[in-house]
Amino acid sequence: MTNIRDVAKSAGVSVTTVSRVLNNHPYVSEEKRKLVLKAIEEMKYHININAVHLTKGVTKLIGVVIPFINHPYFSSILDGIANEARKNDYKLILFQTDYDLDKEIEALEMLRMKQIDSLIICSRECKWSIIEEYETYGPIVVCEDGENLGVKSVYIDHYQAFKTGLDHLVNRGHKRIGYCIGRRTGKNSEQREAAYLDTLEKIDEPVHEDWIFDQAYTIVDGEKVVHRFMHLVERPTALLVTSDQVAAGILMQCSKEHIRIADELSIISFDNHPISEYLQLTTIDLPLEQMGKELLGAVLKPDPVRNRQMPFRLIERKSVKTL
Amino acid sequence: MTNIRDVAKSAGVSVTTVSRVLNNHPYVSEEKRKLVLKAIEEMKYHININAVHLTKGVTKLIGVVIPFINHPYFSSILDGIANEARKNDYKLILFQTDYDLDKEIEALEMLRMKQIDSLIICSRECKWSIIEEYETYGPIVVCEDGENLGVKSVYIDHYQAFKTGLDHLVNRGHKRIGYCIGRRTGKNSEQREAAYLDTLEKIDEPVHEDWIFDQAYTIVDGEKVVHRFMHLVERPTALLVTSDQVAAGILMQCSKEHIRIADELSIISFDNHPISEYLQLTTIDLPLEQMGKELLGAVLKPDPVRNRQMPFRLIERKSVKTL
DNA sequence: CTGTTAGCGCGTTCAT
DNA sequence: ATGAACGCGCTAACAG
Repeated sequence: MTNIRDVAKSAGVSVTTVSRVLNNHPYVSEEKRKLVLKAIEEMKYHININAVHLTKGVTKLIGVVIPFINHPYFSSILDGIANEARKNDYKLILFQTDYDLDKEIEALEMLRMKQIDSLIICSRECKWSIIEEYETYGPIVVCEDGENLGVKSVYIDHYQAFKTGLDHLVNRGHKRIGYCIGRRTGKNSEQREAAYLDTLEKIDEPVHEDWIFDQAYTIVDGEKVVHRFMHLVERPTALLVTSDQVAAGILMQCSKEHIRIADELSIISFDNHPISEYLQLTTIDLPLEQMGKELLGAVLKPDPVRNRQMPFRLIERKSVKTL
Repeated sequence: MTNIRDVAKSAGVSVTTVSRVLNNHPYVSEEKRKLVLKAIEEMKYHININAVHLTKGVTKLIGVVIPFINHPYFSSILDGIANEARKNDYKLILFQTDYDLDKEIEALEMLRMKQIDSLIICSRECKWSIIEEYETYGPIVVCEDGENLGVKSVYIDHYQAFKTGLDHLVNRGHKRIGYCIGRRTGKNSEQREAAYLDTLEKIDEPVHEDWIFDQAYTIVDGEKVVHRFMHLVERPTALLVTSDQVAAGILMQCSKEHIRIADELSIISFDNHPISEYLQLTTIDLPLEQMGKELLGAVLKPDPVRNRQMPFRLIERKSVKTL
């Protein structure tokens, strides 16, 4: 493999000069620059970026910890991150965790070993204290309320977002409300459950454990939800659904089962992806791509703002009936 | 930053010995090993992986060139790649191209600069000759028929897959057949178009340019397809749809417009994702995850097989009517 | 403007 | 079983 020294020799200059033209430094005479360029061309020289990484202690690589990539919620965030990364000339290295703690630690370790300059954690499994510890090795930003701990965060207040949906339903006269969610565990899920329980308490309604439908990730999962819904002795009049996709599945299955959306079952979904407009779903818009963009921004800039909350807003369409 | 030399000093051994325990080499006395481990612990030493990369000339990183990540076709492949990568202790670095040639070249350059050990190209834009040229820098495998050129490939024969769908339709008495596709350009699309044209010619049917619906990527795009379909003076009796998602969208919109699937419009989709079973779509199963797995395998093993074709199969369900 | 030289942190002969 | 010394390819003082 031909290296910078070979080029220098062949061009009759020093390695420094070669390095300078390689990095577009000033203070190189046009004459020598041409000489070097010619040598590079002739010898088919190409820089070894690992040596650069070692020398500079930086890789221009950012790690992204993400549970899945084939879920619209996360792939939207990832899209936002990826686009912004490209703009800033960073590349992404993926740590798909399936919510596995070990995979997350692995990513943290890569930060420590300087394979990546910084780390974006889209879904946290490990303790805050662990993250704080690793922060000495490079910037870390978590997509979850940092709660004014040391860790930087860019996040959506899922408690308030959920509450907004709940309140909308309550204001429309609904009292019998259930919800669909991916998993019951994890910070975001807990926040949503808290909002749910708080609201029920406020309107003095009992909790129906069987009105909480979990394992709802995809459009196909909507089918199961509707099946379970139909077998209920007591049915809710409204459902909060944490993804437009699942809501779409519910709509489709309801149509098959002749359950009239809004009339018999009101739906508020989340994300405001194109499909929700198509289906005229009342939904809560979550600025996912934007959040991805800001996650990357946060990891890059030595911004003093540690906890950045993203806005959300309810978009009224036609899936909620006023009782 | 504490390095291997510091540890060696502190443990009272040579750097070589430290390196040995780091890499689990034999020929280190248990006594010294303990000493080293203790020093590592105390000094909070951690290896700098970039130095390892430089020395070894290898990074355990594989690049993946992919146009989008939020499209089921590609995210399925990516999933397959990612799972297999994890098993083999490789990490992935993503090059999302949006079909942009420059981004693809960028990935190729990373191979040349040894930032990645090998490269998987899920969708090729650049010339075969360019890829062959870069192959000197590391293994490359393309997810497209390599046509016995120098480049390794793992792919689906989209001509035959499309033909299989077409023949099924023809055998069921259909003659007026159209199709939906993401884009008209690109190798895969050209193959499908060729299969389409060949079939029409065989059954002596004219080509209706307006029976070819492009820009169909997502479930929402199904709406536009149906709109265009409805405004047709002459309508096809069947549609081949290159993704289950788009087919799902078509089904939904047809339901709204009271167009009866199968009876008025037969559909064959591709991929066999869960939604196709849910909707009872006749579809052509494409082993996407498996292909991802084999793409990674191909890039790792010095396998002599250069062109590996993946199988596919038609799954009959209820979206095709026999005329 | 240009070159010399000392690292960056680690792996690896090759003696011992 | 162990260590000295060199090399990986490049950058960045520093000197000129």
